[in-house]
Amino acid sequence: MVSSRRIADVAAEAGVSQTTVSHALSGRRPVAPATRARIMDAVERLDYRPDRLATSLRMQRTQTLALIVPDIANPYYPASARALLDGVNDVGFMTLITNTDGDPEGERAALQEMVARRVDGIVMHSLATTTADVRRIVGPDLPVVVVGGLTGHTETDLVVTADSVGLGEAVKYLHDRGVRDLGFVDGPEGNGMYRLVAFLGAANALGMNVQDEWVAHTPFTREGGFAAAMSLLHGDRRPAAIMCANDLIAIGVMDAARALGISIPRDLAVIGFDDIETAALVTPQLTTITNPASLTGATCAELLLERIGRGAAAPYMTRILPTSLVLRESA
Amino acid sequence: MVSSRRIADVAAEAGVSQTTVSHALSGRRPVAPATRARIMDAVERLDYRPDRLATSLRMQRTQTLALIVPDIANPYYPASARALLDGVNDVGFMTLITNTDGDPEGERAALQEMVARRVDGIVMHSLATTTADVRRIVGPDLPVVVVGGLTGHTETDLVVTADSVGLGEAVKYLHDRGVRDLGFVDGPEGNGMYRLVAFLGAANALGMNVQDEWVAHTPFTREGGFAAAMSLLHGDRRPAAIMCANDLIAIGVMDAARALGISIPRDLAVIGFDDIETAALVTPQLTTITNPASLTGATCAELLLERIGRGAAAPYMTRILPTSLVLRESA
DNA sequence: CTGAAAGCGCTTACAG
DNA sequence: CTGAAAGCGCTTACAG
Repeated sequence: MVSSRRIADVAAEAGVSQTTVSHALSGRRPVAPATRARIMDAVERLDYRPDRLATSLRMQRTQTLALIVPDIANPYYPASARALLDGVNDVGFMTLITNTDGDPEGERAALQEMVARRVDGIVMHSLATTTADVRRIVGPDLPVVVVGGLTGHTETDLVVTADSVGLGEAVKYLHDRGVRDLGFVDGPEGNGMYRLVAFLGAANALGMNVQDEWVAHTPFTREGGFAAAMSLLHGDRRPAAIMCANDLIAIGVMDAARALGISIPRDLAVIGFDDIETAALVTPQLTTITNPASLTGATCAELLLERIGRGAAAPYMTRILPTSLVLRESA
Repeated sequence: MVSSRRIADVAAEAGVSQTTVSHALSGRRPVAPATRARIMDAVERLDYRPDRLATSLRMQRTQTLALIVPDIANPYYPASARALLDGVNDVGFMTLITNTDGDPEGERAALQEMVARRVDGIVMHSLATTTADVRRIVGPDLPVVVVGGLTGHTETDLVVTADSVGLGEAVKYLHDRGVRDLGFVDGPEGNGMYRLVAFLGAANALGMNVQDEWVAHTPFTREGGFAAAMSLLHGDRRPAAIMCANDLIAIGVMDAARALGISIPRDLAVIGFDDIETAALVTPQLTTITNPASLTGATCAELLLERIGRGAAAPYMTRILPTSLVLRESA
């Protein structure tokens, strides 16, 4: 095995110019059949594989995308990532994945790094950055799809899940079952606030009683949910139901209830958010709100490819994805 | 916002050559303090961000790694991926992730694409390709860490989990509990065979009765486990325990048992493999064999960085990672 | 302490 | 139907 061949080697071997080799390979210009055959032979013989790096520099397109997520190990993201990768694979894109842990600084750094690497587009699950911030960092021309993200003036394409719809359904469901005292365990302060806000909107609309001490902020983890619920459930009066900003938190809340001898759903109803695979497998099975991960990834792929096709001048697009209550056993 | 600046723009703005700008930025050559200050000013003013693509082409290093997995949405891989990304992030590597679905053709195509993109190293979770195949495809010099993978002459660095240890523990555990009739639901034919082989070795050593019709092959999914178990458990005689090549299959097997009214663990013991997060959350909680995903990713990062540092001539390294039985409720 | 120029490996106007 | 040459945006011998 010889070291990597260049297009000039192929040209020499086939007795033509590298211009012609390039055209034979790309098909952008007709090449005489006999010439083409000689070239293909040479390519074969030398095991020539074009350097995509050089192509990228020359064409100013990398055929590379960036996926920026808080944490790929969080069960929500892999399904979304897979759908995105599948959606763009057909057109020859590969995807750089990086984690931010939801940290504003991490999100900013990830964006800058991806810009420096000249990716053709970015999908960002944003917790701490507005689309305007994103646009400022990446410049005016780079295709970006933000998922979720803080509201405000929209300066990127956007995929949002209509959290308020599922949340509203859930609150109404609890209300119909006679629940009046209601708590909410949200993600970390400053992140995912919009879920808390949507929840409060629905709860207020139905006249639910949401005491301040029944609202907690915690990391998006099982341990976070456990800790939050342990303190929340220790008060002299406790809510009849707790809704959570994601399923992991909800599973932690159920852990806490179990530890305290509180029966679910009899003494306490628990509702999660996301509908990760595990939700259907825990005991009791978790009632939750679907966050269509796979659809989100597929929609990002669509939007990004459309944006790449249409250019930066076309108006920003927003896709709103449905969420809905999935009744199981925990509420 | 103006379009992307080049190093020549900075040089003009600062009144120096691009050579000096390059050196000021990289620190590879001393630059007079005053000159450096002018350059940094210009960089700031123009919002110059070096094109890593051009740097990569010139330096013949991309600071990019490839992670090739069967399916990032399979719960085993995200934890491993996260640990890998964390392990190489500090030294400025970004990672391209792609899925193969365990298909030999997909694995080959992924490798070729990554070679064409001139990644500095590859981590591959291989189901269908030997290290010799991999080496042939990528050439002699590219750092590659294969995880798992078919055995044979080793031509890449290698991370293997000692499946046989945990499998042996599990078989012994069942034997000690009086189990003699034992089945195994493996992954797809040709993949993961080594788990079946390791299982059979342990089972034979202890004189277990493993009838041919108690061994099945199925995709690494819950549905696969369900289907396999439905036919396996329908025979006139059925095993007292079923071990599985992964947790998803085991969860499917438990689904099937439930559907058939077979009580776990009383009438049938079930043991999984991997210890994914869900394993501790299902009912009954799944007894399984730990497959240290996060440690695997971290070890891949270590090996790859060491290989990149030492060059292709250093002898291949192998790391064997421990597996062990985790007793829960299903066996 | 600094610069002019070559070159990484491609693609593509321009020309014949 | 084909080729010579410029250029994508950097880094680095070589020279002073």
